Amino acid sequence: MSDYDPQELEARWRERWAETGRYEADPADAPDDEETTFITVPYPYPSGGMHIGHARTYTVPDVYARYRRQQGDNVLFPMGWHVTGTPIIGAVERLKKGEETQLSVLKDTYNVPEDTLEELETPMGFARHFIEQHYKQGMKSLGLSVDWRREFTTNDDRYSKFITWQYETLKDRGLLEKGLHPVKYCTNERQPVTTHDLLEGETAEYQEYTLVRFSFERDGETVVAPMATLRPETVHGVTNAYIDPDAEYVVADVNGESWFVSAEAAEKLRLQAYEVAVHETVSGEELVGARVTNPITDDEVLVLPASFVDADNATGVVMSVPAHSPDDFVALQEAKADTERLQQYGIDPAEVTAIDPIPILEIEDYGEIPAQVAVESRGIESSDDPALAEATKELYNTEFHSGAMLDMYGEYSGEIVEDIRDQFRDDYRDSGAFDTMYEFSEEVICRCGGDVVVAEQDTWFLRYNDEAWKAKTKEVVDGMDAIPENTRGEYDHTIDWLNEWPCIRNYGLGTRLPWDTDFVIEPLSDSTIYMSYYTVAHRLQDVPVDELSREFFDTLFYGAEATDDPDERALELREEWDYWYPVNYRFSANDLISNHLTFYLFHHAELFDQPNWPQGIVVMGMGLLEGEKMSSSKGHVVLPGTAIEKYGADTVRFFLLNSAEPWQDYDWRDDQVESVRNQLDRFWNRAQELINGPEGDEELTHIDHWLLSKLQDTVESVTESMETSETRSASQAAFYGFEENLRWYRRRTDTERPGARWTLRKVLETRLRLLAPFVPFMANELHEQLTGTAAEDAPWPDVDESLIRPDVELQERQIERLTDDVHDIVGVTETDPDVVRVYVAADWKREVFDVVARQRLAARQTPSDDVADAGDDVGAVMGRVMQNPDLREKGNEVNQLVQDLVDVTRGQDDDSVDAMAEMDEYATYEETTEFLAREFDADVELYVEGEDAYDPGDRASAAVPFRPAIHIE
RNA sequence: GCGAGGGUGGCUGAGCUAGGCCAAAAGCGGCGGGCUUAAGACCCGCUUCCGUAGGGAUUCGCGAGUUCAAAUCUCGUCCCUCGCACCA
Repeated sequence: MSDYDPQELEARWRERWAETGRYEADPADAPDDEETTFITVPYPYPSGGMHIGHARTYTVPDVYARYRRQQGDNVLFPMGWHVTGTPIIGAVERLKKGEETQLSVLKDTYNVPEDTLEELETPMGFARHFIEQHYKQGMKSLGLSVDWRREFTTNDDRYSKFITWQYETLKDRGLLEKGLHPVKYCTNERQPVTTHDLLEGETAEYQEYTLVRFSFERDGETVVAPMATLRPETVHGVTNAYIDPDAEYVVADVNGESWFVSAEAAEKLRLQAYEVAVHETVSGEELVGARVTNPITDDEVLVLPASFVDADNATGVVMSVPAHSPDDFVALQEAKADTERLQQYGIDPAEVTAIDPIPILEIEDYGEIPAQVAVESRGIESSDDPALAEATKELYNTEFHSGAMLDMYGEYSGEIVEDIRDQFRDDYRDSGAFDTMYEFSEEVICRCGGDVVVAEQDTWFLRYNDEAWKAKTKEVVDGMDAIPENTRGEYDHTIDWLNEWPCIRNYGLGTRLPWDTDFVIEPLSDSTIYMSYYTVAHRLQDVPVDELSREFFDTLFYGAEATDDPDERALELREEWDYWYPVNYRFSANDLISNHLTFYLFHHAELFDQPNWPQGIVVMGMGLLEGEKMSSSKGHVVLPGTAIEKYGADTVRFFLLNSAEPWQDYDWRDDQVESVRNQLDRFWNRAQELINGPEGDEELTHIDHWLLSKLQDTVESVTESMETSETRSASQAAFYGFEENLRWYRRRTDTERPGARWTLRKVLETRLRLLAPFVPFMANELHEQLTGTAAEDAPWPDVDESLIRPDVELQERQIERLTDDVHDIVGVTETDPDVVRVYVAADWKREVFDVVARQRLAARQTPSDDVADAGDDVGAVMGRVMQNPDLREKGNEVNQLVQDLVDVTRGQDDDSVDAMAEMDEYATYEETTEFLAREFDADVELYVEGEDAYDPGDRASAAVPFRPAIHIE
């Protein structure tokens, strides 16, 4: 008998799998494509090493793959490498610059040897290192059943040909369009930057300001003073405007008109695709005291000086809506009070005093002037009051969700702001009264130290806002399996919400935009249909790159009719594509629903026919390490290699799959992993005993039938869980759940008995097959030792109906109950009994039970809305019982008993009640006395209540059917 | 703000979709006992409170409701986590 040595046995199996190409899947293995399973995971992005958090992402699908194989499917589980975009390039640059944290991540966290660092100084060298030394090695160590012949990187020439085909096709179908799009732009480096390039403001959001085109006369010319606002619908409530008198403004030619904006704003507008030529630089003071005309109402309003206006935000000119903005309300009050300042700017204070707030919408509990109520109810008296910001936030919020527009809004009157804001803005933008400008919600600074602003750049984007495309994608969602089911709504929501998506970048690895090679197709856009590429990747190597034309892929994916002169090789490949597709399940991370996974659905909906649409997606949660987020820069990671060395791959796998369901977050805790290892050790040792011990023979007793019956339960529930990728429930049931049964079994019987031997070996064999997807190394090894074949080559167990024994299970439940009861009594009384007396209920009590059971049966056959209630109807039972004169005599005693028995059967299913009706209690306990005697080291005496039972404790009368009375002394 | 998911006994975490067998699985931790030269290994039992008879009391964020019956259903409320775009 050998000890459990995972390192040795796992190495042996890895070698065997590699040598025999065990997981290389070909159509020839099983020509009927009804029995194929094709599963994918997002290909890893090797911009760093693999840690234990990644390990589960790839192990969950492996478990499913192994399960389907045992179910008889030909299973394809491929792997590739995503290198598109900038992260790898960025990592290489940081390495070349000798950046400290980067060096530490590489050397300390991922153990890159000093003399290897140089190899990492090219992007693909960097990627190659982590692919080979980390991901691939980690995956092989974990025992992932991947078909390695099909791997590729997204920077490969052939892959690029494939992406080229995809984007040319999309362009032809009108789903790719050129246009302007807001991007983050560093004013120092004069180029677009990504979130990773930022020093500050990583969480900044784009805010779309509406510019309300107020205007005034200047030197006989009409000049536009665009007021920036996030609440365009308040335009009827404008009473005045504010400008910073001390800031620098310009008069500029903007798209052929004259505009008055802050100097910063002119630059931003230029970046946002306005034609801007600055004519004149002026002080903000120039506009103070001027009257500007509201383009919607034609009202003229006064421009007041205000130091709170930020010239570096939007246009530097703002409109004032004192009725609905607490800020504006307070500002106006302060302006009115400071007559001296007004006079200094040549403004008649009386004119300002005359300004009254103009209400434009109505909300409950806020009176006529909501801003006034908001300010005064909080006792705010000055613009310095911190409560003002809170008042503003709350009022804006309330107005947005429940503010109803007043009469001056014509067709919009009575409508809620939330419902009409966008429409209102669009209408006036179309009519020329409004313009648009983008601004960040907070300050954004580049790593180079430069200011980052919103720029609009000419770009190509995918038209995810196309209604027909959205509709088709929703059909994909409707037809697929979303696991867990509650994610389905998220896909629909994302489809609704998704807008145009810029799909190119200025630099990075990947595929060039075919018709404009200055640009690269970005990572989320070159990873939408690559699952189809796996089906032919290995065989595509035989076709010269140059010959992978548009027509080639058209033939491959759309058939011989798609082109005039179909390529024979493409037609051959098409057969394999056809064989594997569609993807049965894609396993991915839950935060990818809002982009990658939904893109995946979009592109499949468009490019492939319905039979090739995704069949299912399983979404996964993320991993924590000792309760904290993993972080490679902090070195807070566990590498798979380290963990496998310490515990063995099976332990690592089992922990990852058993600690939480795939879609739940899980926490890698050393003590828990350690404990899993101990459990596997124990399992191994027990198995060894059985394998090396006598085979026994099939002379089965009651308890053997019980265990085999329980085994069928387990097979059924494990299978059910596997079907929906519930790896936790499945492994829990197959492993821990069944251990519970074994514990009881060992207590109940002599396991050296030949029948027990036979039973335990049978149970072991079945469990090894159930566990093979989870702990393939150990399960295969033990199964082979036991039967001569590996578990993965044995079929998945079926439920054997003939072994399901409800009667035996019920009897065993009663025995356990009786044992527990005796234990309870021993515990409470703190006695060590010499004798245990058990009294089975008298026959007449059993008759009453039969009436209860019959009543249940009768109720079941009577269609009724509340079958359960009718079956438990105490009155009906009493009626029947009282028809028996012998029972009627017992009066109250019977009444109480019926109550008790109805309680006993309530909540039991019909089969259980049937089994109870059939059960012979006395006989059951009679066979148990020996066990009880052993269990309590006492004499056990069994009596029937009455019938001259020896009853020194006067307890026999307490007996109830299925609840025998007990006396110990 | 918008969208999604949660709050269960010392911790992790089932159960809650089909209310009753739920004082509430399992693992960890803790306690006691056994095995052993010994052990972080293994085996058995206990681990809300009360109780010298298998029982009772109070629990599943908080408050209210529906019901014979609620961790499970309804409403309200507080709190937490995640995603929100050009970033893989």
